[in-house]
Amino acid sequence: MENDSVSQSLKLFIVLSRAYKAINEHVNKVIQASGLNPTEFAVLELLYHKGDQPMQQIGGKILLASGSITYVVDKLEQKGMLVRIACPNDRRVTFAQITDKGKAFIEEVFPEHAQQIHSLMSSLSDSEKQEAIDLLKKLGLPAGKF
Amino acid sequence: MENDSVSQSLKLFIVLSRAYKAINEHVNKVIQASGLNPTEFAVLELLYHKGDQPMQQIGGKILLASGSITYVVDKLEQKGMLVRIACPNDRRVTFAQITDKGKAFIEEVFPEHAQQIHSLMSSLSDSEKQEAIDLLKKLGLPAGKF
DNA sequence: TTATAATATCTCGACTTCAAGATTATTATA
DNA sequence: TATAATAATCTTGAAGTCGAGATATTATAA
Repeated sequence: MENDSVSQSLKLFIVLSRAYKAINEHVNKVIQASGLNPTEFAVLELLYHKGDQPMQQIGGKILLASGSITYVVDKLEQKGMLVRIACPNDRRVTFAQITDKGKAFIEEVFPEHAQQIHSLMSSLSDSEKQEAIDLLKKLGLPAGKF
Repeated sequence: MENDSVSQSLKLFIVLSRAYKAINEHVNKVIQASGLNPTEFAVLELLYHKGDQPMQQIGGKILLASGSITYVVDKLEQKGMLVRIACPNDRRVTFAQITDKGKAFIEEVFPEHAQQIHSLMSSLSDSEKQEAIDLLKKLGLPAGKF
């Protein structure tokens, strides 16, 4: 029946929200204990793993409004974790580039971060994780394009 | 290998975050178009579906600090969606109670809300949704208890 | 070429949230 | 009973986020 199908979708929405929030809450605590807030950490990790990024792109990847990017990048710059680099080709564009201090920070904190996530996920077996990954990809990819 | 297992957990964390954020972004837009913000909507829906609640309990269920509850309940009271009721047995406690206007609001907006979630989830079949529900429960319940 | 549109970043003001502490009420203990 | 501990709500100040608009640059079209 159509009605049951809708309430099943609602139920999935609820368990998805709960699982995300429960895990994220713990993850954020560890991040904040390191001295950065979750957004700052996300930006710095992006620069570490993907290299220099125009401010614009940071917003797209971390899902942050343009006004907020300026703010977060300011903070990280004040902390010496990144520097702004003017783009030589297009003077509208500014790149954010991680510093040595920023790299050292990520290299110190990231393994613990990864390990914590791993233990928060230990209630699923490897094959269950793979199933969950496949299902969530199938769920999230189309939703991102609406 | 242990290392692959950790990176699989990281991958699950990423797809979980993406799926949640992608869906939530759309859901929040519809809610905000109705004139409430997501937190206000969550509180009002709680009162509609679960009856009168002490302020304290609202915080526990919606995951909100006590200072924020006061603020949100103020807003909803100003909008005529709920009223504060003093508890006759324990004068420390204040109940929040949804008004007729609040009920009418939820009855108008909720079906559209549910339908939107349903269509955001249409990339999964009913049986895949059930698998996802089971896996996310197994993942989220223990994480909530850490 | 010049005018117009699109793009990137930043500024500013408003809103929401939290954390810490204050206030008031209740319960437990001496 | 008096005192202390606990509990629920509210107040305040700080931080983070967004949206709208400002500014500067680049791309496009007449």
